[in-house]
Amino acid sequence: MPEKVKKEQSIEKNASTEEKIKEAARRVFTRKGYAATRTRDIAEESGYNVALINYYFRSKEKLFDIIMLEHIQLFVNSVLEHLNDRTTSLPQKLEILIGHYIDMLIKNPDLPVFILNEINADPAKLIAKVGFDKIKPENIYMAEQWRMMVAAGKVPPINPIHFLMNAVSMTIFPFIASPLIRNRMGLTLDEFNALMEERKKLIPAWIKSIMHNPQPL
Amino acid sequence: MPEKVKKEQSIEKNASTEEKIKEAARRVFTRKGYAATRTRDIAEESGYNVALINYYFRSKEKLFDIIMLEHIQLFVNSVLEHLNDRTTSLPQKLEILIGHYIDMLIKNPDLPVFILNEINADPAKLIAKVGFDKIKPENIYMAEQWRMMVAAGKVPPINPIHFLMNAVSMTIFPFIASPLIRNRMGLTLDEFNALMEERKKLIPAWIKSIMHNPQPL
DNA sequence: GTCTATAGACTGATAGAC
DNA sequence: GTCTATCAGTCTATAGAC
Repeated sequence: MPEKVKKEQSIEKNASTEEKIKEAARRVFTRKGYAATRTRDIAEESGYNVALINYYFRSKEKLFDIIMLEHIQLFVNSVLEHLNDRTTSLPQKLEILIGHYIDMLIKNPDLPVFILNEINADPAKLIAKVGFDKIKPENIYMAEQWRMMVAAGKVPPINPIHFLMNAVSMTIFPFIASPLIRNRMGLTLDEFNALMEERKKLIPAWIKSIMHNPQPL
Repeated sequence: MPEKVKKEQSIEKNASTEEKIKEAARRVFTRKGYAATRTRDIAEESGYNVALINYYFRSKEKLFDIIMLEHIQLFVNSVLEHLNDRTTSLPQKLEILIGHYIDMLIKNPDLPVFILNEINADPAKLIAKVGFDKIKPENIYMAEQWRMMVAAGKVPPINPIHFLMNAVSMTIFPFIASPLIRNRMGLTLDEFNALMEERKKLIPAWIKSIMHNPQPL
């Protein structure tokens, strides 16, 4: 139980309230975005009131920064270790990463819109603040593996950025467009999630198809 | 020149001011989102002042609705005719649609974030209001062509929604993640756009690969 | 049509009682 | 720690002069 005693005279009994407010804030922020969220919304959602929010977090912005940081680190951290794992092959990495991401997105479907949204509002601020700057193409073992496959002639000599974009796009975008897709295709949330489960195996297989049977351009 | 005379005693001289405010609003709304945009921002950006905005558009929300409607119709309308074109094959449709979309996205890179964002804020409202409800899978000739290819055994019997998602994902997502991609990969806007130009040919080719050489699952 | 000035409502944050 | 009450600032929208 780390970081329990934060406040001066707190004899640790607070952790619960503080956490409840944070979770309420997480829900409201991801649903409505920073600007459209009022501190009163968070208070209502948490069951407490505005004064408590400022008591624990000083300001709406500071609370948001904390949520944002945790969210994005959830997104980034677990990925880095997989990208640099020297015991897995490149196709294995794909399958592990994509499976891991889809699991996480099924649990937190609002996350991508939230992150992309706030990144778009102020790119430099968030990228630096949040750990995306740890992902440098040069330092990542997966990129090295890719270069080796190109050198061995096992993969077409197309800019590897394209394959990266494809994997990420096919994994994340359906969740971003989920409200639209579900509405147009008449899918329930469960049906949609079942399709996403299918994609855990399908996307890596598709990427293999692309890599091994490039169509003439 | 349709819809020129709107106001009562206007002897048409306004069209210019009204249009300038609308364009200023378009820029600010797409950059900051609805909630974070203040009428003062639009006034400043347009070179006029707040009173004029309400003189022409009655309220911030009404102005936003107009912009939104035009944006999304830009997104939807031109696509419908291609989807229902009976003179083009399915692969041809893919190439035309993807090329068309990438052109449009290079010109309006902020559009997808803006639309997805506001759709997410209130899905039902926008979908109905804006013409997405015209896209019904049953009525679209492209879907019929797909079914014929499945029946002829030319395409694997995977839920066609997956292929639709893939095409849309690979086309649109890179623009959504553009700030992140450019920052991480160290790409200028021109370099990024050049990659997107490449994808006009690549994405249809990749989809063909997937369709004709499905990997064992 | 375009401006300045201001009304009226809402928002984030704090003071102070318990 | 938690609440109610309230302040100061900001926002949208309008009134009224030109």
